[in-house]
Amino acid sequence: MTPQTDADTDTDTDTDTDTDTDELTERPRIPLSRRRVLRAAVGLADREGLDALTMRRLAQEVGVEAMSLYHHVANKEAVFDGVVEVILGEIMTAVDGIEAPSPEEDWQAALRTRILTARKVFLRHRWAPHVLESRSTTSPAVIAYIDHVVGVLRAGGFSFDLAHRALHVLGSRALGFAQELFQPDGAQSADAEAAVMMEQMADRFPHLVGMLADAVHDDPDNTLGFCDDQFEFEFALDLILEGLERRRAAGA
Amino acid sequence: MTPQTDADTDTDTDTDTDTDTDELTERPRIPLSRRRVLRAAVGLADREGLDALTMRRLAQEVGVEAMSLYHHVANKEAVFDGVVEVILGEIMTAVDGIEAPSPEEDWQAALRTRILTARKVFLRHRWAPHVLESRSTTSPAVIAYIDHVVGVLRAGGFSFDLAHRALHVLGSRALGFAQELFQPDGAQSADAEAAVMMEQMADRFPHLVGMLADAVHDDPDNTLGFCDDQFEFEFALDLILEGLERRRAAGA
DNA sequence: CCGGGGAGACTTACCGTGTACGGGTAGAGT
DNA sequence: ACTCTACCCGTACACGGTAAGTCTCCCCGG
Repeated sequence: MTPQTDADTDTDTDTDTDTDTDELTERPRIPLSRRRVLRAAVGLADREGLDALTMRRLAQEVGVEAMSLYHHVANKEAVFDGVVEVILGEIMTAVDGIEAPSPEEDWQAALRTRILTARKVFLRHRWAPHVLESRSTTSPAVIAYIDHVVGVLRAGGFSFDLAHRALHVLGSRALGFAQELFQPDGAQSADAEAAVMMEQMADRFPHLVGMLADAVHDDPDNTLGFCDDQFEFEFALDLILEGLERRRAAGA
Repeated sequence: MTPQTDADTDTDTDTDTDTDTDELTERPRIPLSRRRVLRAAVGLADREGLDALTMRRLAQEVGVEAMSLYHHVANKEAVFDGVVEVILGEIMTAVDGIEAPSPEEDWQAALRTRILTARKVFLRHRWAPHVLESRSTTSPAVIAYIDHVVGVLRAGGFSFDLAHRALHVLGSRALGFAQELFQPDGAQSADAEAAVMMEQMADRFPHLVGMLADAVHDDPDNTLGFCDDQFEFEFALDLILEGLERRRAAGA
């Protein structure tokens, strides 16, 4: 597939520091750059979810017909790729904006801070992890970020080999998110219903029900949405960082 | 709703591979059950990728018109749900089929064996992780498997709280896979090209290029497909298990 | 033995999606 | 002013999921 309709002129050359994208009044002819399209895509996904991100809808968002978008992006895949770029850009600026301990003296704290900062960006764009994982993701933006992480590890005394391994252990957490299996439970909140269901499931899933009951005991409010919150994320992250540090100290 | 064909109990072991390309001869009305549909879906995805799994294509696969499928599955989402069921079923039977150390005496070995067994199933169905993560995934099959894992942890002496936490740390690894960022590189294999590219990227991504060079040094063949192989998976898994054990021993 | 019921398959059709194609239009350069 | 060209629009198509209605057997009660 992919008929590769690459007829579009390559005049774009991204990394343009868009000076001013003013949204003027009904004045005709605002050039509608690639950047504006991608930014609109992010906004649309934020506001109405990833499914709403369709070419026609996106065009309407920037006040244009669908086909006009194709002068700025090759196809929808390219939109997703561009969106990833935008998100990664957000992460990069966020990470640059903080001051963290220098990796040389405390790589764990340095990496931890960076990852948690990146995570904040994803919390603003809940759909982004899905998009990111759907990409083959050898996009330059991702590469750059990963390079950054490897840099921190190296500064902390990691061999290349162990750094590589560390990336795998961190998985998507290296980027600041972890795709959780139970994420979007949401609805279940009626206490009575939950109790009934628990009773029904008790024989089929005894361990889970026990665990759930225990969790409820600790945190009466958050019945099923008790997953993937900040605490869990940090617990996992710390466990991993600690394990890596042990390997590092043992290794070279 | 809930067309549940819970009567699972089907040992897979199909070796079906019926190449029913085009049987024009009149057939004696094979009933076309939901199970047949789902199995065909899995086979189709295995053979031609997840994108090929469309209702019309699937119908053609079982020798039927698209709309006829709707007598056995509610809609396409239900197909995906059912496919997840099938895969999880495969995992369950695979896990039941092995004998592992009892969790009471060595929970790490027990869990490790189970997870690696589950992983083998996913290696047969590369698309399955994507589907699994795309689901809201409160499907009974997944629940049952997770319950199983929690059971192992509990038998190993985990508190409910720590078991819950362990699930988060394991993430999708608990199910036997980890969505890796670089997964489907594939194409890049021309050595010369790779070298050129590395040179180009050397200034932009110094750490990554260094790491890559190091990895190539160790394993001259596998230039970029050096990710997410068995070794990496086990390294990460062991690191996590070790960290969990430490927490457990410290806790209760 | 027959005729009706009904489950399961087929046909048709609708709408929404991504996108190929060709024609229009504004603004700049000569 | 007139072309040139970058940009944009409208139309159209193929393909996706699926709602509704129709057909075709097989089974079963009379």
